[in-house]
Amino acid sequence: MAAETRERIVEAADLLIYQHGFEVTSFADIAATVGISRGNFYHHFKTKDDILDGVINRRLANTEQMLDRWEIAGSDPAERIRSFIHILIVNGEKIRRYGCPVGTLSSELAKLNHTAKSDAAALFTLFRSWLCRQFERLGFGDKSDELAMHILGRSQGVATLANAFDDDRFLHHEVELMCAWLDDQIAGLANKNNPDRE
Amino acid sequence: MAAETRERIVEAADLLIYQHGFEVTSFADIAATVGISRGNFYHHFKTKDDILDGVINRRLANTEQMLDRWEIAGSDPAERIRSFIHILIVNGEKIRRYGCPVGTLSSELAKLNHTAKSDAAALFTLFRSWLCRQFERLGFGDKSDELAMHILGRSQGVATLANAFDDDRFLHHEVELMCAWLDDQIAGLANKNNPDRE
DNA sequence: GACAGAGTAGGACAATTGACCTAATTTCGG
DNA sequence: CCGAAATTAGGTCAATTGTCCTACTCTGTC
Repeated sequence: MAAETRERIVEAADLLIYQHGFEVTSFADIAATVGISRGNFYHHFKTKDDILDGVINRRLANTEQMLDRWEIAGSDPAERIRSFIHILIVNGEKIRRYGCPVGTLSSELAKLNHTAKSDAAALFTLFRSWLCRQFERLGFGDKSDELAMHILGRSQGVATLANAFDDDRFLHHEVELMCAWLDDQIAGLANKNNPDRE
Repeated sequence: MAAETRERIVEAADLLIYQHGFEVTSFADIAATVGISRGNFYHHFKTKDDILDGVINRRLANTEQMLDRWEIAGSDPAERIRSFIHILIVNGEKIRRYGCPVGTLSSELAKLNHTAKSDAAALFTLFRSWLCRQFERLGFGDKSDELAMHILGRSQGVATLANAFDDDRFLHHEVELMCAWLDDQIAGLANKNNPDRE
């Protein structure tokens, strides 16, 4: 089946690009991983940029799916945000080795001046608007996007340093700080709405 | 002069590696930028890793020098930390285009499984221990390193997102938040030492 | 059972890579 | 001023890159 082979190629490319970067991942590497010839490869993807496109779309779909799952699983927006924060722990080992898939790809494409940089940024936007929506539901109104960006940035920083220092304790500590920050924000909002209490 | 040529090579390599990444920067690129032949190049640096070594050492020296300057310029440790935070604004344009020089190099070397990854991490360590020292002077004791890592991580995250979204406003806003966080930490410390006040 | 078309394999290709060599040139101490 | 050492220029080398082509094999339809 062609669609299946294509899927296997994208899957392998996704992993290799995450682990070693887009530029250094060659046609030969991907073909060898999948176990097909380079010629067959060309049948599915004309250029390397086509593969990148496929990988990014795959990641977009997977991410969307994950966010939808969270949307269903917990009814509390705060709990959903905590789910996001905890990716850092769930994927801790991979992050310590290869960094954040979204952030590192975006950085690399920026340096390569690659056309697909905006597509990679769309991955960030997916998280951003999802987080924004959760904050809005919590009642943060216009500040929601700022808060979403803040937490997104914190995650990126934690991923970068956890990778640089291969430090699991730092990662866990920062996750706790982020959750505490979230509680503070929510408490502050409740305080603002009921200034008489406390 | 040989030392001068070597210096020019390292300087050009530094810039190119920052702007386009280590892997994609070739001997030919650097040689062309400096305006020397590829053969001459080999006389100064046997391998590509040698150049990377030179670039990292150059960055280490420059960073150390900058931190020393800050050490002398302001007597207030808090003000020094604010100097660090404000690099994000001072280098804002470059960061939005190419990201943080330290973070992006560290990420790339991690993906390449490169031996020099630890050397790149040493750049982080330079900032980390300098920040830690400032917090210690402010009286944060054992918490100083945690705080240093926290602020280092925040900077990294801001750089990554400012780069991904090419967003200057976000960058400025987050710098303000970091400064506010710093003030909070200091206020909290003073409060702990004089619990009777306020 | 012949045939069309999708799928696959293996290789050719020009260009570029890091690495290396040799010869010419410059520099400078005696 | 000379000769040795340091520096530079230009070019070669095998290996690898992305791209592209042709020939073979399968599958399903008439």
